[in-house]
Amino acid sequence: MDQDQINRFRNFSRAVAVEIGALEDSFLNRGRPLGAARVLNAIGLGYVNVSDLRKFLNLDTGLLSRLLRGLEAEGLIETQPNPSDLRSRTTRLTARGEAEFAVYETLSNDRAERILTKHKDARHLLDAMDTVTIALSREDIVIHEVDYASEVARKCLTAFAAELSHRLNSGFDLENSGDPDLSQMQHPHGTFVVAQLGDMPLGCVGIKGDGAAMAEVKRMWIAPTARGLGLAKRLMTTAEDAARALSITTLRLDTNRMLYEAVGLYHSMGWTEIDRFNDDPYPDIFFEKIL
Amino acid sequence: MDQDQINRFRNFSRAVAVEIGALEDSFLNRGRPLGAARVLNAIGLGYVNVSDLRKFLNLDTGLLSRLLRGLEAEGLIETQPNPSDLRSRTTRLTARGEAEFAVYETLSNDRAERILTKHKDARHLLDAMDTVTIALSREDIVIHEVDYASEVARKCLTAFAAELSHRLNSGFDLENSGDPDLSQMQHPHGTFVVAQLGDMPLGCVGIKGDGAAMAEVKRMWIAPTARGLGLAKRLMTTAEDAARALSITTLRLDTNRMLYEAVGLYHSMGWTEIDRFNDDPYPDIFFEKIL
DNA sequence: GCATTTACCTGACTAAAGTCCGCTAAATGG
DNA sequence: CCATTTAGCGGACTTTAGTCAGGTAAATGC
Repeated sequence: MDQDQINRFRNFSRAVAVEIGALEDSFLNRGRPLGAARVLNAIGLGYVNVSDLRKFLNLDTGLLSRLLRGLEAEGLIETQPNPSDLRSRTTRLTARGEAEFAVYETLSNDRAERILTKHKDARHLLDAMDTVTIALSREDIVIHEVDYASEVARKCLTAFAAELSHRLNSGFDLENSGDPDLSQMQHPHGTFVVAQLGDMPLGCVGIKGDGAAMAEVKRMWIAPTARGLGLAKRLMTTAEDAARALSITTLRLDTNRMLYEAVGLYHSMGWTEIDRFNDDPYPDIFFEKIL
Repeated sequence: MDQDQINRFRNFSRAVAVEIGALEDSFLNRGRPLGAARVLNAIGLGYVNVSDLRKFLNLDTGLLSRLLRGLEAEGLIETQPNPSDLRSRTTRLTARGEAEFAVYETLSNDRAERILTKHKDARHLLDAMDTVTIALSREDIVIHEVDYASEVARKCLTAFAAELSHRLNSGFDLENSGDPDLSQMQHPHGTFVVAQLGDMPLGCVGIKGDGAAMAEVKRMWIAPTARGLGLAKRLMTTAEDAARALSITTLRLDTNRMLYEAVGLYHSMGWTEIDRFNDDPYPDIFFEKIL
């Protein structure tokens, strides 16, 4: 592989390591060792069970136990047995603990803000950060069927509409584009599949059916920050599998040649180009696939 | 500031911290504590003076001294007094040290490659990484006059030509666009200013003069990964100052409306739009500024 | 119902990292 | 030329992080 590319990666790592080191130094200025600060922050972030903390922070039982005792002695946390399993314990921040956690949060937030506000337009930088985050966390990406009306589905659809509008140089409006009846993208007639990393929406695709053997693929979208990872293929595969499970035997879809990545994908996944089958204004190319 | 943006930044930091932690674990598998490994790597990277090492690694004199003795005992480095100042010392990797350094390099490179090769097209990811690197290292960006024929100048001009070609949807060719005589972009008649981070070219601008009071601004360019940082303004200011020092009293330039960021900048920096003053095919808007 | 597992704690220990102080020898600056 | 500064070394020390073994009490599984 190109050494120049590797060097760019490593310069990146170095720059971020410096930034992370600076944040940790600011944490140390609170007078508490990093280990204890990390535990406090993890509790503040919602890892309240001792076992969750251990897993999240990757700590030895003995070490974590001692760190917890230390935070207790400082009056920052309280622990109590878990009522549903008296062997395990849960932790809770005290008022003082909340306050101290808030200080660490402020340090982290200020650090982030310091960088972001130096940019005239932080969106470009944040997109770059998302791209990196997604690439480094690709193993944590989940692809699954969700309700069409769920929070993550709505986020996907909003982002999809915004991008179409931009790419097609027109005020594209999802609502005007034969917006499918919600019930047709839900079991038992259809489905809606999303890819997400945590609560970040990375992509989606819907299958719109009416009980017939033929159904339609709608709302295929991949976040620009998540491209190149093969997510579109995984989404489509999941959607096709779901369609088979719903006794659908033929899928078809319409799209626009401007979305050239999508067009390429359909060709590579065994779809065949067919004649126009609707009179929507936006699509200009049509595909079909026998499952 | 928008908490959602800050969260994106912090998710990014977390993802990278995990990756850095994994790399450090792989370093530890070499059986040497991280402190010693870091010193060895710093020496391999070219920090040969003990004082440079101390500054780069931010270490106490005693601690560094002991780490150096440890590496010496392992036969990985040799140290000798600096001939020009016998108080200070320089280090050198032995053959064994070079070999061990190479192993760490391989670990780092493999780690980078593992991520990059998972991308169908790593360029998008690398651009994102560059964007982040530049944003985090903005204080290290230097803006200065260089020789038009220098390595960094050539890199800038190549990137500039590639981008123009892409933005103007045409096979733009620098050589065909009234390429200025090199001597006219050098002292005493003109100059060439670049912005760079290490050896990464971030932007450039040239002043092309012939000894007259009027000179021309050419080759204004900012790397897409370096936008939003106000570099264009700093470049132009540096170039204008240099022009004044060369007894130039009027600057003019041509550009293309497609390069809307540049057009906006000229308007904001006191340039006034003037009539076409040449018949080059690419420019379609012309400016002038009295210094 | 009793052996086994699980969750957590405690104490003893080690290794790594970092701090502080005093020292030497060379360079520097009136 | 002599007091002062600078660069680095080494010893004594503390803190932090991490490991390991043994123990207790609750839950689990046949």
